[in-house]
Amino acid sequence: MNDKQEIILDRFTQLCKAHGLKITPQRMAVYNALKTSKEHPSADKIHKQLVCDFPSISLDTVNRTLITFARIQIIDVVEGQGEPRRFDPNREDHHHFYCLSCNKIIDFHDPDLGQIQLPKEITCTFTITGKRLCLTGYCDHCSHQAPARAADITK
Amino acid sequence: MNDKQEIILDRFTQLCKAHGLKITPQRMAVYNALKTSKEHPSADKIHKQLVCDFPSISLDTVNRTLITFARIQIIDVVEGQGEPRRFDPNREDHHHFYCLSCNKIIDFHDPDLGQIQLPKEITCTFTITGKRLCLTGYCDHCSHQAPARAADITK
DNA sequence: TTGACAAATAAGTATTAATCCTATTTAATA
DNA sequence: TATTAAATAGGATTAATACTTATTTGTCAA
Repeated sequence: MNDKQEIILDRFTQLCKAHGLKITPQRMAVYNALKTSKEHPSADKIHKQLVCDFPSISLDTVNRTLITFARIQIIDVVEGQGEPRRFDPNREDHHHFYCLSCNKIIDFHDPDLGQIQLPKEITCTFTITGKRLCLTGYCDHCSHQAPARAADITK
Repeated sequence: MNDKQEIILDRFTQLCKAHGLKITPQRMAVYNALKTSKEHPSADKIHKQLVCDFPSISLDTVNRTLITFARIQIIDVVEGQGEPRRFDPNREDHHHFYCLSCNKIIDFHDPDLGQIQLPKEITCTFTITGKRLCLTGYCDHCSHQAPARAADITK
């Protein structure tokens, strides 16, 4: 384990204690798997990945754990289009591009977008906890394959 | 039926023909139910609503029809957090606020947000078909009820 | 107007995601 | 090391979505 990972796990331990959560091997494994992921995996995907090293871990535990992590706000749930729920390890301010063909989600950053002023009738009426620009379309790979095809949301 | 509805249905007919879709009573009913909805209903909700006047209509047909409409881009699928897929009758440029407690989705408009400049590395690489600001938080009603509670994504 | 044909539907079935239930195990604390 | 509440595994359940097939129905051309 390198220094960076150690710091991440230290922080994880702190956060769990702060929220009265026990540090279990399952939770460590789920947290580590998501945090080192470069994607936006579903509970099932994380489970499939973990089962090799941790044969007894159940899907329910993985799913429950991810939801718990989202509740204490150390990870996020990704906005989707009705497909299985997916999770985001990255809690920094960022935005999402969704490929409607291959379902990939690509993060992007933009300093200008952080400065967006919201309408007063929104900020005064509601409590805002998250703000994200969501783009849909076709990634470079898929727009070459099917330039004129409309979104097939079932794929 | 008033003039406005007639115009809407005329346009619906045109769009179906343009995409080689047959005009069926079921499609008319689904389209009308969604377009007159002030919410962002799921397939199940639309089906429950229609079944009173149209007892034989099946949930599968409602769901399939809504997905077809989204494919030809006369309605939209709403970005959600892993709950059942929901649909949006409103294809005008607008943005969404999600209440994490009561699950309500509230539309809002903002002329400034339409002017958002996207980073070049995004617009050059991908084909963008949709752009939306997604806010999460607690609506006026729910933030009064539970001001300090973190998101419970299972509710 | 009618007949032919492709498309759409209903209803039942299958699949998948998500959650619940309960006996057992385990981390935390004294 | 013993106690206790929390967490887990694994099976069962529920709910959403998609598939399959026989039947019905719009559409279009004759």
